Amino acid sequence: MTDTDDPRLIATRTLALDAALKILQEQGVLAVTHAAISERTGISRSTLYRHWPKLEALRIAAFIRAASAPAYAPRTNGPLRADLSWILGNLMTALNETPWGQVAPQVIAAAATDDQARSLINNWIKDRSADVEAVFDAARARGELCETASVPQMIEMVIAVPYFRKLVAGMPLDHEWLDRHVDLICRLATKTDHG
Amino acid sequence: MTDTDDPRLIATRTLALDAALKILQEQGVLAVTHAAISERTGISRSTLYRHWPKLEALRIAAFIRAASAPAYAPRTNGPLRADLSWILGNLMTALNETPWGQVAPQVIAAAATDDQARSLINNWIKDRSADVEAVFDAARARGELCETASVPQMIEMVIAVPYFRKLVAGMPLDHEWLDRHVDLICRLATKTDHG
DNA sequence: CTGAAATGCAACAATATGTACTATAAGTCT
DNA sequence: AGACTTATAGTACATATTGTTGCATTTCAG
Repeated sequence: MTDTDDPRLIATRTLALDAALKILQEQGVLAVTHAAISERTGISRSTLYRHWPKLEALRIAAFIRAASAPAYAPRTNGPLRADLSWILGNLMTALNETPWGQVAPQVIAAAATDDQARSLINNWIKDRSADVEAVFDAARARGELCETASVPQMIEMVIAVPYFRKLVAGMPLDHEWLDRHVDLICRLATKTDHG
Repeated sequence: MTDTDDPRLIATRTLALDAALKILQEQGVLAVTHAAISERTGISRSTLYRHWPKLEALRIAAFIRAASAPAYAPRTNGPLRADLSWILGNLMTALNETPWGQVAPQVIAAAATDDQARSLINNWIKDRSADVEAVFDAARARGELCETASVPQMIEMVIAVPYFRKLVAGMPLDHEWLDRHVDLICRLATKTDHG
């Protein structure tokens, strides 16, 4: 039920969205236009309009392209500290070094008025949350978790803090920060530790 | 050194920015234009251009208008739990019920390419952080804080979680959430509590 | 090889953004 | 109150952005 797989279509869309992604990172969403992509790629403006008849559609396509990060499997072998370090390291890398780190704030802003943008964000959060939940579930199964710890609350904290620090406050996410954050979560979640 | 205080200037600017703020909340930053405000207020387009010669300037002015929240003094009489409830209640109200809650994501997105937007965000964070810091400092002076607790880390957590929950995830900030969040922070920060 | 489909190009239309000029209304100052 | 100054409304105009259309050319699939 997919459309044709004419190589011309594929080539055009790939080239165009690659360029759109670069523009998105370098100059922001407002700079993503048919004309700008045409100039950068050599694809004619009318062809781009045939693929994405409206500017909104083009920008959403660029957002989707930016959101397609490589999936990584969470490790859950334990102990909790190691699993958390691994998953937070991946999150850190995603925010620091993939297009999503630059683009997410723009998608979030767009989400206020655009359903597709909203669902991109929701999916991103759902995926990250599921990974972190797997880590905590495994820790609970191993008996590492203290009973009073609320897993949804932990998940929120694991994800919200790096997000805020990097994308809102514009502060660095480095290994020193990561270690401190993992320490904090472990202190909250495990039974053995209490300073 | 202020310009004139001609009541016409004041009236125009007030009317225009009030309208801009409403448009910003209802339709997003892209809908904030001289034409839209003119239509809504009856102020002529040329007058609006005299006040804000560029579209960017108009939108930043709308952002600033949205960011001007009433200041509230943090209470620091203790105990920590009560002070945190108070300050987080205020933050919750700000995010739930003032324009800033709708507008902040757009300012954050704009901050990537606009210095004035960036500094609005930085000031917002600085002000909130200072309030929360005052609370923790007072708690430490009263001897309520455990020694291992890092105040900057606490501050980050106090602010980042509600921000993320409301503005990114689009989930509600209610009293039930507030109580759980305050519990968590207290568990981390104080010496007496451990499961 | 041939028909179907995608592309490139150019012209055009509509809207958004910004400027210039003039007449009128409203404020200020004595 | 009267004279001077300043802000506003209205119009026309200039330019860039956004989107459409028709046609010749190129590329693909059978």
